[in-house]
Amino acid sequence: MHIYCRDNDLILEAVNDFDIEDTLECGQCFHFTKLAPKEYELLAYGKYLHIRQCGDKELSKPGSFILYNTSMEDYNLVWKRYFDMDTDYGAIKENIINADGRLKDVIENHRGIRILNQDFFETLISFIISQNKQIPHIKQIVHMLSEKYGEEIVLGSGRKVYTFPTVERLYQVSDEELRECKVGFRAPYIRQAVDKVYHGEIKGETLKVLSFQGAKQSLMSIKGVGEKVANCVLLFGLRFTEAFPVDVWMKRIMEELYFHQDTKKDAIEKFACELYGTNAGYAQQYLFAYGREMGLGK
DNA sequence: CTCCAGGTCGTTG
DNA sequence: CAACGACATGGA
Repeated sequence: MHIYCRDNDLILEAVNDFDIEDTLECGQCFHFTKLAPKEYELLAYGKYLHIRQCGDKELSKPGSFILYNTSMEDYNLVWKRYFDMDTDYGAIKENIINADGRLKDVIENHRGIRILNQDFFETLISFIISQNKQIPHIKQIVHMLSEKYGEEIVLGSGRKVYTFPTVERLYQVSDEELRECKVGFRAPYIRQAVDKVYHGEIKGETLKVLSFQGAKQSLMSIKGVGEKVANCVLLFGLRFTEAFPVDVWMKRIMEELYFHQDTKKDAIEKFACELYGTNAGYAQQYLFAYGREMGLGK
């Protein structure tokens, strides 16, 4: 990979295994907007980023990217880790294909998927919201919460964007106010999660050094956090790559690919964890892309 | 108008 | 412990 500044922008060239669209649109994060094909704006860790992927239509070629108005410092401080630039996806893919050769084509077609390193608190709240909602709705609610309770960032154009609220700010927000953001019956769930994080009963740094099961158990002590949401937070917010969240999509996909009959979610999760091991989370992302490609959305 | 969405909870067999 | 309806909200 090659990296340099041009005017106020940062240029990344010859980046392997990274496609901004595949990565953002695979359901792991919600605080972004598509501006054009392969061009997005997103907010994370209190920062705004406008990123465009250039040229290289051929998926087999490494991509190049413009990070508009971004300093090398911000890249090293935030985006490098956010986009998981230090992980060798080649080795992971090889390992998954070894577990099941049928995934080779899917992985080839979506070789640009990466698992982001997202903020723990934002991930927790976002996936509590996600239950029984469609992705566009989830995004809408995350944006609404940010506009109301996040930090304002004024862009060069004068337009204002908003970061995801801090736990300190959300702690001040009432049940009623949350419902104004259309979270519905999830309001008390969110409030309990905020409460536990605010008081230090649940802490990302602490969960990260626990065992997978220990961290999951801790997360599931929050009312409104079940098996699936916990797995999403473990995978996307705490980087337990052995987590394999099973939702309605994954259920359909795994039944189609492996079971050929109605199968319980926990049986699917167990099967996937045994098959893919510590790369189960990565496999889940490729499988999700596969499901979308196959139109398995019922 | 009905049905269902990246689920989870509380209540019944 | 497996099954089932409720839960807010909005779009198909």
